[in-house]
Amino acid sequence: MGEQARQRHGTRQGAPAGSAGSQDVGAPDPDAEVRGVPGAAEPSAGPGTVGKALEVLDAVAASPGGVRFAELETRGRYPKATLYRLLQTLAREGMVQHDPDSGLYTLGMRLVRLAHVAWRHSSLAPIARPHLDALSADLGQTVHLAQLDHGQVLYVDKRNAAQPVEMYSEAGKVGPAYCTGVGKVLLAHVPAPELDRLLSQQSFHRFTPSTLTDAAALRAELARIRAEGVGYDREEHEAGIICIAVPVLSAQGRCLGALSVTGHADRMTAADLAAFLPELRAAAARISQDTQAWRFPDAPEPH
Amino acid sequence: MGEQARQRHGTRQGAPAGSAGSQDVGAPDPDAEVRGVPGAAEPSAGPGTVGKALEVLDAVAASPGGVRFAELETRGRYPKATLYRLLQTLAREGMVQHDPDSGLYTLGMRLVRLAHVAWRHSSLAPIARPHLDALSADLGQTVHLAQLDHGQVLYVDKRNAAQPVEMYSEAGKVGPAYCTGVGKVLLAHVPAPELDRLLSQQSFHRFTPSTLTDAAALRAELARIRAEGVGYDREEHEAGIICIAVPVLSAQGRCLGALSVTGHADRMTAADLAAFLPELRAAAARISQDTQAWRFPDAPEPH
DNA sequence: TCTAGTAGTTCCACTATATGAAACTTTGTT
DNA sequence: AACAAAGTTTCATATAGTGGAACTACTAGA
Repeated sequence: MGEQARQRHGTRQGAPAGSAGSQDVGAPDPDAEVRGVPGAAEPSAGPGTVGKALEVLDAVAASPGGVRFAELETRGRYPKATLYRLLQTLAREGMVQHDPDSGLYTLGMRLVRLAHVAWRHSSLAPIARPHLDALSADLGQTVHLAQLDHGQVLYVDKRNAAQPVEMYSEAGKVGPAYCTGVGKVLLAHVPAPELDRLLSQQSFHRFTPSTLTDAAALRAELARIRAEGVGYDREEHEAGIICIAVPVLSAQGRCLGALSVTGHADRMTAADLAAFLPELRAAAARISQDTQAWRFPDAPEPH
Repeated sequence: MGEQARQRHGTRQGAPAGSAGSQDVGAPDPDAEVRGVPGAAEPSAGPGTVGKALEVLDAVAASPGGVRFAELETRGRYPKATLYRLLQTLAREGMVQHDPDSGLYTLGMRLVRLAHVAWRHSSLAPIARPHLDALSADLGQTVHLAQLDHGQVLYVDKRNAAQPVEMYSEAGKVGPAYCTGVGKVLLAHVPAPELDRLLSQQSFHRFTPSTLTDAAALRAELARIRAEGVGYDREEHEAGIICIAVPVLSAQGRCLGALSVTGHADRMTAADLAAFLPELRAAAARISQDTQAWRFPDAPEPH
C-alpha cells in the first residue's frame, strides 16, 4: 500500500454538523503524523489542489443551510483569491451550487449522482438490505449498518423498530467512532499502522460519564473487541442508549462493516442485548456470504 | 507539451447502457464559458487539476463494479503517472476506495456522507416529500421530482404508484434531458447563454421514433413549454411511457426543479395525463411555497 | 448626494505543483 | 527461468495554481 510518507496537513476539518447532535468537534489534530516510511526525510507535501478543493467542499457541507463567501473566508485558511477560485471550480464542476440571489453556496447535485452509484455499488447496504429487514423484524429492534469513513462512523443503512423506512435521511449520517458500538468494532479491525492515524483524529469528546476519553482506554477496549468479536456501547455516546455490535467480515477476514442492535437503557440491559448475539452474528455472516456471491454484479440499471 | 488539455467532461454517465455508440462524444465544444465579460476571447481554460480529478471520479463511477487501473488508463486520456497520482489523491481523500486485494477502484464513502448533506439541504426533495406523497396517493400514479445536473436530469425523489418507497435506488439516478418530460421542462427554464452550452452536451440519441434528435427541434419544443408551462414526453425516451411535467418555480421565477406524472401509453392518453394538470400545478405551487417558508432550518436568514 | 465600509471579483508576477516519458518493481503466466 | 503485463517511482520541466493588492458593486450612515 502506498505509504503516506507525507504529512497531511491537519486537514479534515472536523464536524460535519451532525443534525442529531452527534457532533465531533474540532480535534485540533496534532499534525504529528505517524512516520510511515522509515529513513525518508519528510517530503513535506501539501494537500495538493484537489485536497484543498475537497476541504472547501467539506466546509460547505458543514453549513447545511448554505454559506456566504465571507463566512468560508474566515473559517478556512485560504486567502481570498484562492478560495474564490476553488469555489468557482467546484461550482463549475457541479460539486457546489451558488445561488446568485442569496449568494449562498450549497452542495451540488453532482454529489447526489455520484453517491447514488457509491451507495449502490461500493457500500454494503444494497446487499445487506434484506438481512437488515429480517433482523429488525425478527428482533423487533432498531438495527444499524455502518462503515468507516475518515475515522468516523458512516451509517449506510438503518431499520427503525417500527417506523417506515426513511432512507436518505439515515444513510450518509455520520457519528463518532470512539464511542459507538459500530464505531469501536470498525476501529478494532483496522490494521495497526492506520489505526494510529485514525485514533489521532478522534475528538474524544465526553458525551456521557461513560465515554472513553483517551486513546489508551480505547485501545484496550478495541483489543477486547477484537478478541471477543463483539462491541458494546454502554451509554457512551448518548445517555439512555445502549447497543451491541458485531463486524461483518469478508472471507479474507477484512472488516467490511459493522452491524448493531440498539436499545433503550431503561428498557433493556446489556445482557438483554447480548441475548441477540446469535441472530446478530448470523445476519452478519449472511451478509458476508452474499458479498462474495454478489462480487461485482456490474448490473445495468433497472429501469 | 501536453496540449491535449482541453476536452472537458467526456465520461458523463452512460445513458441506458448499450446505446454507447453515440454518446455525447466529441463535440469540439466551443466551451463558451460565460465569463461575464462580453466579447472577450476565451482564454481556453483547461479543466484544471480538480476538474481532472473529478473526471477520473466520474470514470470510476461509470464502472459500478469497480475498475482496474489499466482499465482507466485506456479509457481516460491521461498518462499513466498522472492518472496514478490522481487516483492516489482521490483515494487518500476518501473519494474512491482501492481494494488492495482485487486492485479495484470503487467510489468512496465520503461521497455518501457529502451527498447526504447535499440531498437534505440543497435539493428540493426533503421539502417536496409530503407533497409527493400526497400527489401520488391522490392521483394513484407514479410521480417524479427532478433537478438539472450538468445537462442531465437527476431524479431527486420518486413515488411509485403502489410500491413501497425505495429511496436511494431512485434518488440520484440520472437520465437524458432532451427526451424526458422533466428534462425538457428544466431545460426550458435555463437562461439562454447557458442553454447553448447544455444543448451542445445533449447526445440526441434516438431512443424511439418520437425522440427529438436535434437541437433545433428541441428549441422549438422548449419555447412551447416555456409559453405553456407544461412539458410532455410522448414516448420519446421509452416506448409505451408517456408523461406530463411542470416546473417548480421559485418566487423569483427561477426554476428549482420539475415535477411529473408518468403513465403507460397503452392505458392512458396524453389527454388523460393532461387532466392531472391542476393537481400537478397545485403540488408544484405548494412545494414552491414551502421552499420560501423553509428558509433552511439551521441557517441564519440571509440579508 | 457623498463618503465609508463591506462583500465579491479580477489582475498578474511568481513559483509551487502537477506533469509525463521513461526507468523500475512487482505480480502473474508460459 | 524467462517473459509480459500491471503497477509504482523518479525527475527535469513548465503548466497551473497562488495570493497580495487593486478594482468593482453594493449597502449603510452622515
